[in-house]
Amino acid sequence: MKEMYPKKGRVILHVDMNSFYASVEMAFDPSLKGKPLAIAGNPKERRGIIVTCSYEARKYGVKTTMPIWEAKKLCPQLIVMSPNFERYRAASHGMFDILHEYSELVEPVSIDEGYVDITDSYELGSPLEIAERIQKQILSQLDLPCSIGVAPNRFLAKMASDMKKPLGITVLRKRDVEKVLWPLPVVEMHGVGKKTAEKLNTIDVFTIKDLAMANDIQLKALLGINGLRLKERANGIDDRPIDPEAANEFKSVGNSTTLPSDIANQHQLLLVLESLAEKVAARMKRKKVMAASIGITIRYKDRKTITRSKKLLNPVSQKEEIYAESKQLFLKNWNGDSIRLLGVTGADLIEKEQAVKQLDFFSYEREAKKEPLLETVERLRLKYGKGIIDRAVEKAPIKDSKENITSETSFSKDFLDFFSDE
DNA sequence: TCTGGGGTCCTAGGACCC
DNA sequence: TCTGGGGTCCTAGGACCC
Repeated sequence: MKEMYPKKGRVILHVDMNSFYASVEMAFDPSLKGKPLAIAGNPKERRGIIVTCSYEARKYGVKTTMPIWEAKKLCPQLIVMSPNFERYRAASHGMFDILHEYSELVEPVSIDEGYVDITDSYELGSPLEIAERIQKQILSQLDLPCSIGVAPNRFLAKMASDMKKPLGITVLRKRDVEKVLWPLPVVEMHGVGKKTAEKLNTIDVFTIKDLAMANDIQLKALLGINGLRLKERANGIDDRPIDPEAANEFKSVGNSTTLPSDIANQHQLLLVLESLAEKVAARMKRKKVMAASIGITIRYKDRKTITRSKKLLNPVSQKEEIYAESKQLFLKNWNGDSIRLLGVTGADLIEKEQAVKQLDFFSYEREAKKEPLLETVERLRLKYGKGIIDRAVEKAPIKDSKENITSETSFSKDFLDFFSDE
């Protein structure tokens, strides 16, 4: 349902974890603290890039998306690790758990950031006090730093959380917009990237103030409906509600991979496609959805990228079906050139409506390993980190001591989902 | 020795229908 | 006797974000 009236007098927080993957690794292994650390996709293979890096690494000029070899050149002592997504998902869950203690209206945006509507949480303190408590709690319980923006809407909260890092809290009221936001280059705005900024420059819009005062007709001609929306934001206006359901309604599941070298051999390419289809099928299965359309991505060695997709008569979920559709699309559209990247995506997802019995996380883990309960707890602590598992144990229906955990002990579906992907 | 992998939303053109 | 106008669905690509 669309909001019929703009909400008034809201208080929105945007919580943004600081260099999240690197911080999680440091919380997990404190000997990494204070060192230049980078998390990179396939650090062993060529073409690996920096996904996140610690503030110590940033001092040397190391940045996100930089190729590893370049980062090493800037900072030879850089520690490069591969990502541990399970660990990050567990930490992320711990973080959102804490946010839920302050309001039911929590909307995750990604693994490391989310919005909280604390309009009705006034009995917990002033907005600034709540932000401070959240930041302290995330730091003390999870050993993770975050920055928080406090504002009357999403856009301003997002812009605010970006202003002080790490461990910052920034209040951005509507009356601050002229002084704080307007002088910034328009490309600094959330939602305005390089291309849009270049387009805006052609109509003499260079700062956020220029955008706020730009001509509606010109904006609409240049950027369509999005131009008018951006202008509203530049004026500090944003009525989008915080929607706790938004994150559950994912719309596609895809896997892609950059090949170790550019390949033009059909047999090899089909093997890659098959393994991608298998991964997509596995993830769809865990998320209990079927796909009513299948798409592929081909990136050639000159980086030219095409996508091809097809709507199906019947939704699919088996890896054989997904592979068969992908293969058809591939053979029909591949021009024979060397390929750098292949991807398979399932979209138009449909819920598989079998009410699946809620798995008990611990007994599931125990069954897999056939071990005594306390060993399971110890093992999970090592795997995910002590803080995360102890929080989970604390939240279990049977409380007080870990001796009381039984095979009946269960956790929320969300919690399980975080651990069950991949 | 160059640029990963996971997504979302929007637009534009063609097919098709009334 | 020469071509209206509105609407939806599908596909491909672009822009953006983390």
